[in-house]
Amino acid sequence: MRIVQKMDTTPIKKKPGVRALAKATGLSVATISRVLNNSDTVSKDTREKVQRAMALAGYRPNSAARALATNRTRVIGAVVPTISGSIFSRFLNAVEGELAMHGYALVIATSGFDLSVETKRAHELLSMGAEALILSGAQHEEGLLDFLNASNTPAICSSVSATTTGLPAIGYDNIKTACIAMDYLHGLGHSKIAIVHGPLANNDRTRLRIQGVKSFAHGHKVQLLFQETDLTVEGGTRGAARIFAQNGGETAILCLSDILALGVFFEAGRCGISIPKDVSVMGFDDLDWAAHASPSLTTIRLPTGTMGQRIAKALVDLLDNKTPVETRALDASLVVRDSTACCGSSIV
Amino acid sequence: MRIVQKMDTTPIKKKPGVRALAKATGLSVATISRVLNNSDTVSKDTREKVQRAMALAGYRPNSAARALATNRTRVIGAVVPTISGSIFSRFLNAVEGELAMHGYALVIATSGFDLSVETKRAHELLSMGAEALILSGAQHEEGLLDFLNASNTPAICSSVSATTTGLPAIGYDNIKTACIAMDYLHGLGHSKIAIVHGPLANNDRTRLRIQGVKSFAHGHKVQLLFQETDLTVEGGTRGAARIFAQNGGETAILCLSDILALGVFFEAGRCGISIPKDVSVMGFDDLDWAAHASPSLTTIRLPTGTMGQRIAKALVDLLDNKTPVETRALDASLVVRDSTACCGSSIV
DNA sequence: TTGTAGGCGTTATCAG
DNA sequence: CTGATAACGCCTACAA
Repeated sequence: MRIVQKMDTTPIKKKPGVRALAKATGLSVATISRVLNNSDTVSKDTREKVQRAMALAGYRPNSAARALATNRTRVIGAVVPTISGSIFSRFLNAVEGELAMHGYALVIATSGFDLSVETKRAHELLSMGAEALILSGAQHEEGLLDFLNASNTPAICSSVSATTTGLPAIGYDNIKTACIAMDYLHGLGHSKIAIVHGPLANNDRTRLRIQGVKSFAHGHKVQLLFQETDLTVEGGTRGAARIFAQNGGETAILCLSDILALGVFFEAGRCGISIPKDVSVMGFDDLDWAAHASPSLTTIRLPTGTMGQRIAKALVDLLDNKTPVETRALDASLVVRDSTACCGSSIV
Repeated sequence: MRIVQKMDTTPIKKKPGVRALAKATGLSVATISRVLNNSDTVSKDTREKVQRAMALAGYRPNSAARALATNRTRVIGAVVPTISGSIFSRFLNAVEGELAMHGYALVIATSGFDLSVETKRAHELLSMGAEALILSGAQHEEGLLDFLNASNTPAICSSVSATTTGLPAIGYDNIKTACIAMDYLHGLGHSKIAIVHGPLANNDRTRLRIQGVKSFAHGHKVQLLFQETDLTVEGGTRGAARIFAQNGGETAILCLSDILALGVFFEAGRCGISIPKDVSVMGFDDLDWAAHASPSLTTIRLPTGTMGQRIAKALVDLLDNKTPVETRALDASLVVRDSTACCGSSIV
């Protein structure tokens, strides 16, 4: 295979700019610029003439020049831990769609759950011209926060419903949500519950959920067993394997991410453990497959898509209309399906 | 909740530019620009003095101005069908990482498997200043191809190993790969095979794989049953449900995407069908969970990450060094695991 | 409704 | 090694 792409074919005539169009139409650059920006002070005739000329010349406005002149780039940056987890990609998908709808572009950078990398990538995005930032969670490096504040750069924290940093957040209440999950399981009669979760380091969402779990357990004499593991399917299998091996009498497993629950499902299958007969399993996220798993997965539905839209819209409103961003908590809801059952129901 | 983010706090002093730095250091803008671009014709003393001044003033170069002056944006655009499928996000993750390493930014747009949307989004990316494009597959609208060609815009097709459009491709050979899968299944003794696959419309990768499947079957008297469905886990469950219901005697199911195989796994679980005892199941992609499923999934490992890196690198080389892009086929390999078994092995 | 002219922040081409 | 100055392509008062 060696089909090469040639760089310089026929020396195509230089790209036309506003001046060229002005010359071509006998009008001034100002007028060209006006039709470009849909100014209403242009006669229909003139507008059409210009548009014809633009089409004919294959004119494309130069975004850099425009950005320089207007001091606006219409670019928004997002730093996420990873893009390969379906939860973040679902979020970014929503953000991108909403931004595109308003003529903004999204540029993405990944931090790999490392806050210092997050800071670095955030600066890169800003250097690139991003006018605002979307960050994950409420926990960020002091230096970054100071910089954002000092440079007056808009930023929104996702996936959390509050921050202590002064930055606004649009997300959901991780603590409350974890309590809802625990309350449901507790209501089913489970009093020994295993918690499978991802790394606590640099992930305040996970920490908040655990905080919720603990505070609920504390008030309802529920015994807890924590299994920290990688935030992957494999991590889920490992967490489950340890739980099954220890055989500590847990009757339910609460996974703080659906992806972990998938691992638990697989491991249970391998161990001949039946869900929910032998053990109830619950997730967090409501990924696409959750409803179609076998058994279907009881989980907490996080408003990932809505959150993406809201964040994008909030930023657009801020940038376009100076509408201040308000911190908002979106609703997360319990979705009861077949992977959970009453404790001891198999005794029947 | 109503913490608002204020837009105008203390009227921060105007951002310094090269001229301000020139004034501050008593040097000329040219010199400032030189240290900015690591020109080697600057004395160590001067360089350090400038760098001190930059740090002190909190100077940040304006990317739009630079882009305007250099006629380079260092932005690359990618149009993918969707970002929420793990396969595309894994790809983009790799692209983004490699581009970032070379000082390029990635801006993403989604087409939802609609070619006319792809064209539209591609134009948007270019209007935004993207210097090159990454497209999915070899099939694209005539108009877009003409435009890319006429405007001499670099572009690379991903996920395929050849094109008929003149655009270079960096990917894998879908036909050959499908043959490898079929050959493996056939070698296991399977002669009635069901194929579960996503929509054929606007997806040449799927069509190529099917072409490979058919050509193999043709030469080895293998009976085929095709089930087209959505490219989701749910789609996989529906395809499997139909296959199980028809009970046409297929002993193996080849899923043209792992995501579909997951659906098949779930549906099999629901129907009390054992894998691989009752039916062998095979996937395509080797997603993260494939190795840890129960049973672990035999599949074709696509070089998604490598492909992303290679594409990014090729574009960087083209843009930075005018190195032509060469069409390349990356290796995809068969990964044998536990979801497949010899036909009739259960008779033992 | 349309035109003129200056400026946006950098780079790059000359001289010195 | 450093400095002046003209682009880069577009926007936007201010005029007409």
